[in-house]
Amino acid sequence: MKNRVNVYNTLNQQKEELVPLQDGRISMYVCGITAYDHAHIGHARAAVIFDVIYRYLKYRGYQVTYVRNFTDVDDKIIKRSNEEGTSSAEIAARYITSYREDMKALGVVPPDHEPLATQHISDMIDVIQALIERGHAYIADGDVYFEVATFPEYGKLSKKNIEEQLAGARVETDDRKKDPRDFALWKKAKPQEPSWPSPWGDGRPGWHIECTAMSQKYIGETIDIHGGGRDLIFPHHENEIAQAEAASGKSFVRYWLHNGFVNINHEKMSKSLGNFFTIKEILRQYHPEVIRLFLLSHHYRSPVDFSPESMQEAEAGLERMYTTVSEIEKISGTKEYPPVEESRLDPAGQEVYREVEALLGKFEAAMDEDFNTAISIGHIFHAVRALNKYLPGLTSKCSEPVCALLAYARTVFSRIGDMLGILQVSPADYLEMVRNRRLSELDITLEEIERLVQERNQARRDKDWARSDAIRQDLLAKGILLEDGRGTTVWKIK
RNA sequence: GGCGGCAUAGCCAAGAGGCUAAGGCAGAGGUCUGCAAAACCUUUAUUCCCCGGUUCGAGUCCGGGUGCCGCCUCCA
Repeated sequence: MKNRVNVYNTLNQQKEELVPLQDGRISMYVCGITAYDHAHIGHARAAVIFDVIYRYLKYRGYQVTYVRNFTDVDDKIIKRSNEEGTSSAEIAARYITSYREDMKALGVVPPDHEPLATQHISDMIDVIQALIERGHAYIADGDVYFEVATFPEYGKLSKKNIEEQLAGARVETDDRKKDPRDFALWKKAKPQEPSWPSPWGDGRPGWHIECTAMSQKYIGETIDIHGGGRDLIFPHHENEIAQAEAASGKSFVRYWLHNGFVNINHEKMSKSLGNFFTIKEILRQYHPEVIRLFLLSHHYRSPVDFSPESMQEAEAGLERMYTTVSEIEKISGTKEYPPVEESRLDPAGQEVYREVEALLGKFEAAMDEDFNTAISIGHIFHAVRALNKYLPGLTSKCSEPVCALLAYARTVFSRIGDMLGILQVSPADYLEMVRNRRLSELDITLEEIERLVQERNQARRDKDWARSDAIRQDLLAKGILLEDGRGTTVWKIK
């Protein structure tokens, strides 16, 4: 294999070489959603980031097993089901469906396994049983708690010492717990709540145990990559480590990866602040690839600010890429060509060839450094510029070596696009889609535009510049921008 | 209060000891154009929040300060 892949590991707070447990195979477990409401742009960020990591690792030749769970039993789901007078299973099913719709729309490829907590109750019971047997958990009136004091390494991920752990848990009132830090593995059934039989009586699992049980089932006792949002570091992932390592006696996760938040005005999105955007809302306004490009234009660990301005920036960037690919296709079509023969190209062509040839390597180098998609996108723009410089000098029908070069450029763009999940549709379709969407917001029809453009072209042939400019002004006032070029006039929505 | 993170051009954003500090948007000048637009070319941070220190050499490491954010309760 080529260069090594380095990842930032939250556990050691530094970048490390990614060395999987088994050569050539990587296991990934990413915490999914709690299905009690529609997913928001923050969920989209986590999904898209790990989607790209998944795609990239596969591209690098690893055999990847990717698991992303659904939490379908939980306080919030129960609360919602009681409010609506329906079952928590129905609430969960509804929002799992919603999430899957969103993921499909965003082009997030399905993980290899998407387990549901409620379908793994017996696996969780087994883990809890093992923890009790090993003296790491205790039963208290139908509840089962993990005894944090029996796991001295508790706090190693979130870097909390024992005083802080206690300070944080201070608000805890209910106490069948031996120690305020102890957390529930199993919760005794209450009326109006879903429950399952267990050796300790009817009840339901605590939140953290599902990831431990399901990751063990689908991956094994040690996972290579465990991911999720920063907010899961404590307590969720800290507790997962405690449960899993106490139960198995083995190291649970080799590399912990955590993505940053999506902010609104530099503040974390939250329902209480009302600064909350669902994926569905945003999809009504922007093409899914615009959302992906926006998210991937920032390093995954940094916070990103969601704003109309930054979305428009992403939209402009994507359009720039598609426009270039479109121009390439106008000249070379979409056929395959034999490999580029550099010696048959003129110096300008050779320069473009070297640029395109370097692109994939630079892309990989960026991705190898903790999946730096932001820098990889910078490299794409670099190549776009090289192509934009080269293309206008070509005639509309390319010679064979030039066609081969353009086809090669298409291949490289599409390969990179496949990893980032952008440039997945034909450029003509994309540009038309954008145009139609914007057109529907304007007070003018396609026919009207075409008619005025024809009329103006006649005026231009007659050198009636006054008339020509008047029509252009007129259309501009209605939001239509005309561009004369290549013997034809094209129009765009401003 | 404790812990963690961030601070780079008008804006967004890479950069984890050493070639001229990526890239995008916006701005300025130019090429092209009947004039425009688009595209392209040139240009826009002698300097990376401030003060010290380590080093032959520091946005990059260390100490202190300032500001912003997050976690400590459910959270991607």
